[in-house]
Amino acid sequence: MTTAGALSRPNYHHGDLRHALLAAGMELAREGGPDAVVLREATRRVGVSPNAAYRHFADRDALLSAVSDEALAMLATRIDALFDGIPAGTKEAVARAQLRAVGTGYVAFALDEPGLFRAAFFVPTNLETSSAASKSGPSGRSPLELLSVALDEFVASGIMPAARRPQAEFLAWSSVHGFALLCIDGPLRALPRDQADAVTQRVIDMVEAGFTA
Amino acid sequence: MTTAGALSRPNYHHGDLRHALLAAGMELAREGGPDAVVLREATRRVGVSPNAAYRHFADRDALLSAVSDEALAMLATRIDALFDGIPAGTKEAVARAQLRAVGTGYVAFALDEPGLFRAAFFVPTNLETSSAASKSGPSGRSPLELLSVALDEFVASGIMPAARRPQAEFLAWSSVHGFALLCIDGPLRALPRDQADAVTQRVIDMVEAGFTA
DNA sequence: TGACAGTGTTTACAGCGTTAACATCAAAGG
DNA sequence: CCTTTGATGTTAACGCTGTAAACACTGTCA
Repeated sequence: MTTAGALSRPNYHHGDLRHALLAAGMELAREGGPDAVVLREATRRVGVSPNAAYRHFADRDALLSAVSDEALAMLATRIDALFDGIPAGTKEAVARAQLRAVGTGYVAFALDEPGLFRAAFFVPTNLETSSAASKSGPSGRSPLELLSVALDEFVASGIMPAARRPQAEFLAWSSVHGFALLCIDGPLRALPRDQADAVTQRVIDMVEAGFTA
Repeated sequence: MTTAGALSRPNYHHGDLRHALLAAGMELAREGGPDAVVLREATRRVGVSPNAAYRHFADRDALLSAVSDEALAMLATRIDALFDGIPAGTKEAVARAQLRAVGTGYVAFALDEPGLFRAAFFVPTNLETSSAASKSGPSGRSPLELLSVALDEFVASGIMPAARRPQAEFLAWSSVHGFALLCIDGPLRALPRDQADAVTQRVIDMVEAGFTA
């Protein structure tokens, strides 16, 4: 007996189930954030039995972590694109543009893909190695590294006191991260997109002024 | 037949089940954030059957919203205390201290009670009225209002250009909110408490410099 | 050809949120 | 004093979830 339980797929084996499940997980995260990436629903969308997922992911957290990693990579890619598009100029002007590019890309991704953005910052219950800071885009450099490059140049250009440099990445990151979250599920939820973009620039203005004052 | 299903409580009726469930919900949120406030577990801790909760809360979201409201009130209370402890001085000095008090209290609460802090920003699936901005402490004023008072005085004192005033509350809030989140479940998770406190002050420095530059 | 490792399926279980029907109690009205 | 009624708690049951265990199919290598 083949037991064939309504097997719509041609082969018994799927071929690339891991990627298919990850893609389904990304879709779910896009639609409803981390809470929406439900193991059974992912397998359903792929057309496979619930427990097939366990051949490729230890548990739901593992799938969600993979989704998180891919979302972080998308964020990095988006920031990379803005970063690479910066025209030549004085080192100072380029550094300022770099800081702006990182911040603008960060918030733009959060506003465009709130579900993926929230999933990106999912923290697995067991593991302690948050990869949020280490995922890199096509350039091979993470957003945090790009930010660091810009801030180092702030100091080299003499527009930022060296005393302010330590951990400045995290100060800038905080501002932009917090703003993104207030926009996507905080009190600024209702803010129309064009206004949110405008206020994003003011957040970056504040950070820049705070560093260079 | 009394059907008494292991009723350890003296009376059939509980007396103040709503508050008891809310307290259990707060405890759960404190221990594990919003995801940990599980309806059945709350009733279990109170010593009541699962469905008793539905006499007092429409559904799990309603309980979680109540927890969120109470957590926000705790946050407001904490900020109030710092705000009220500010010594007299020039209006400018007081305003600067007020800004600092709001930011410091905000992050301190997040670090002391990460679970409650995350639960405070739970957003119900249905409702759109986020109360995050409107919960007030004993003073009757919300943290957002306290922040606004300080920023208005920044302008009145002439240390902040009036052009920068609109929506400055949200810029400041973003920085502090983002920093708190990076600390409690972001890449700054490992930062020891004393260092986190120190960096908090630098976040506020940055905001202040960004406004008054 | 046959063993085997990889992958997918079925079955099963406990825990969750939630609905519906039932039980108990306190207070109000005759 | 008895009855009725509304508020509050309980039990039973359903479908959903994540997950473990046992089983089935299939390509590969001896």
